[in-house]
Amino acid sequence: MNNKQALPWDNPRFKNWIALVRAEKAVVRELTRSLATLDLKIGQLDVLMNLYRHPGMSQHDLARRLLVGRSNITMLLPQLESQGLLRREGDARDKRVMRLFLTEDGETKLMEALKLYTELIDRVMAQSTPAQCDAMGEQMRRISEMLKED
Amino acid sequence: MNNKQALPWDNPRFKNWIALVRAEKAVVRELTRSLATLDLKIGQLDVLMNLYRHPGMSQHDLARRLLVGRSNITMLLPQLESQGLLRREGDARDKRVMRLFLTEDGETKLMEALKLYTELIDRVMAQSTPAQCDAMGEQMRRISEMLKED
DNA sequence: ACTATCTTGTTCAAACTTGAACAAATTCAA
DNA sequence: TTGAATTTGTTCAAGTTTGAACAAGATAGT
Repeated sequence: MNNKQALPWDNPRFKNWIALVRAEKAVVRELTRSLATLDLKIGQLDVLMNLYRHPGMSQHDLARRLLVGRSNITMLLPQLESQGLLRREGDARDKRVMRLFLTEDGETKLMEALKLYTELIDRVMAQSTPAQCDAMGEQMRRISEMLKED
Repeated sequence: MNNKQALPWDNPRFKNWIALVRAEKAVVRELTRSLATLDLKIGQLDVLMNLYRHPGMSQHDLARRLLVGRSNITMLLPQLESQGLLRREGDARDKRVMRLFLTEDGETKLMEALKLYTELIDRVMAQSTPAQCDAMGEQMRRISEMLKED
């Protein structure tokens, strides 16, 4: 019975990937709850994190990095701007592009959020040895590299 | 300069987790495109997959397994039902619960979708040795176990 | 049996995401 | 320089996701 040839669940690659998806979802859930204490959504945190590392990014570049549409960014920014977490400056050379920067408050909020985030990840990743963790990270970077589109 | 003590990005666990999130997002993106040829969304595929493995599941249990709200399931089912991919039967003992089953068409559609899914995952996981892949899967299962709530 | 408490699924409004269509600015070729 | 093509950000409508409030049904204690 159940004579389907080679069900995907018998495929280790598939099975392991499903495990990854479920774990990621669980962590996102947990993080969402945690960030709620700061009145911050994950999408907003993604923006803050990227602006911290790449000040002056354009909305277009930000959208590409976050793998979301440009309109998503357009809708996301006013929230953060009105909270005083970031500011937008028109580019002098190219009047189409808006350069994005964290404010002091934005940086402060980011640090608070990162504290919660790293606490969660440290807890979650304590389940693996540093070597396993690094190996996993390497696999993930190879995947991203492979699917990169331009 | 940049004298912030211990930025999260210097933390291997954090850095590797971020890599995972980005890779997962990229794969989801790719899968979404792929499934569009079958006129199927990922959320719908999740439902079909779970019903295949657990026929007769209630909506409540399905929601818990998928880590979404019950209302999400309520909104999701009519689409699949009107496409004839699943059927709902009221439970005889408990008139509140609806038991969910795949139809023949639902199973067919599922198999088509799984073919695309496994092709993608095989491609993506070919970047790692079987041992690495298994080790990653084990880490993920430990994480899910750890965050399981009840 | 009777009430209080839980559980299951639905409804509804708010928030979020997406892609197509658009306007303004830039680039490039002739 | 002119005009076509491209790029950037916005707008809008449609589709999704969420949680709170709700109704019907089940459960347990008395």
